[in-house]
Amino acid sequence: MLTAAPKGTKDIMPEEIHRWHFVEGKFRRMCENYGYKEIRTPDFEHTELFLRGVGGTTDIVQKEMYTFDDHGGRSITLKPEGTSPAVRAFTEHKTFANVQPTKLCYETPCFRYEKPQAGRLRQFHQFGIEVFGTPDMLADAEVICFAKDFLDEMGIKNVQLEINSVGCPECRPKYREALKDFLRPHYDELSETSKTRFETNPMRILDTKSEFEQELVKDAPMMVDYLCDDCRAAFEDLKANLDAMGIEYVVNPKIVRGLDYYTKTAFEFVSTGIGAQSTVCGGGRYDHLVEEIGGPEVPGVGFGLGIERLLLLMDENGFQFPEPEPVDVFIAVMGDEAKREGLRLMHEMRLSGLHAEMDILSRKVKGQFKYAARLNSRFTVMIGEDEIKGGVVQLKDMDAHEQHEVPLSQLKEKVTELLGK
RNA sequence: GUGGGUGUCGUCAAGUGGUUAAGACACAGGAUUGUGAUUCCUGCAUGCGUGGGUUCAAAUCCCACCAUCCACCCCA
Repeated sequence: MLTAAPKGTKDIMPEEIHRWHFVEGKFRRMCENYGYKEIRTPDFEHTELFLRGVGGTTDIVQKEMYTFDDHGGRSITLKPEGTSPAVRAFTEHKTFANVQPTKLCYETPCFRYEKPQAGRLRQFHQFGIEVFGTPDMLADAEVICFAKDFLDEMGIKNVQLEINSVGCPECRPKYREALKDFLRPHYDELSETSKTRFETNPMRILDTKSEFEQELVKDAPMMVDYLCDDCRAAFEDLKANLDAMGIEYVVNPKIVRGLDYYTKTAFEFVSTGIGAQSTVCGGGRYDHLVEEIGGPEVPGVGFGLGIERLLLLMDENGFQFPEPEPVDVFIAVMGDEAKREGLRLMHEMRLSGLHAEMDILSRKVKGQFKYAARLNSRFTVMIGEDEIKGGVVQLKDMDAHEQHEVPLSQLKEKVTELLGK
């Protein structure tokens, strides 16, 4: 137990960290190009934020949050998602008073108490972006476009963009009633969870996995048919924007999203390649979330993208990550005097920007060369009594298997030159 | 929360109640005190997820727990 990370958590070990650095670097660069500024919010918030933001009827709030009282008696929750904290910070710092829109991006851990399986962890990580301050579907299109470009850039082929409109406080209640009217005659045939949802959140019944209910729901009224004029126009607008950018999508009227704050636009990038956890990126518009948590009327739209699922998909697509940087020069030593000379040299070379290594396990010469090869070192230099006396060393090119004779005093310069640094 | 699979060295893996738990890879050392391969030799689990139990005898059977994987649910 002491030697196992908690259930549903993972160490990211040195062997795989370059994969993370790679996607993080790409994401950051893309944020710069698209004008998104990074925001870092705490990893925990007042529980109330998520109750209000995510919504009290959602699974996330009802059974998945890591919630505890701190020593000051405050109810604290480890963030289960990235949008609510971003909205809180946006409001707290009165960012709405600045020139709009406000375009934010972040990378954050998220915590949800769930049973782990493929592509699902208790601590996982998300990239996210948010655009505040405009109701225009241009923003929605930009956000979706960002996600698509990023997934493209990561070499992911087998994903599909699905979009829907979930309406607004104007039209959604009417639709809910229509849906309940439709379901009511079949109420007794519904599963237990669906019965509960009938009252709390009937739209969630639409994405049921039960075959019987799927069949039943086939003829149910769809939100898209009940949209108010404003929402309908917005949805058409969005589709026109996506068409104009040549972004392919399918309208999936059953996308509901498990977070209550969404209005109008809802979208997901789904994949067939990573088991049952098929959504790699999900997002949408939230026109009343800022108000909901006590800010002014400011609309927003954004997405969250699961980094672990992204990595899974990249593997699935055979993505070739760039190799980690090799060691520039390895210093093999023999004898106590040479050891110290090696130590001094290694330090000097490191200070001038080279990646230098030496053996610190007292290996024999053969072992040192083997280790140098293992480290993928470009060059290896051998230093013993003779070299120190003569002031000349053999610098071995490990790939070409050739040796260069170099004055010891010129070693750093010679290595730098040969590496073209 | 529900259901199913799996748990033997760092990794892969044999073993299905009976002497000191195969083998491979990896790792370390050596084969005339200075160079990455190959070859050869040597070393490397008093212990088989943990704890109980059955038995003369258990990695092998039973029970519980834990971990892990997969699916449901839900989502990233």
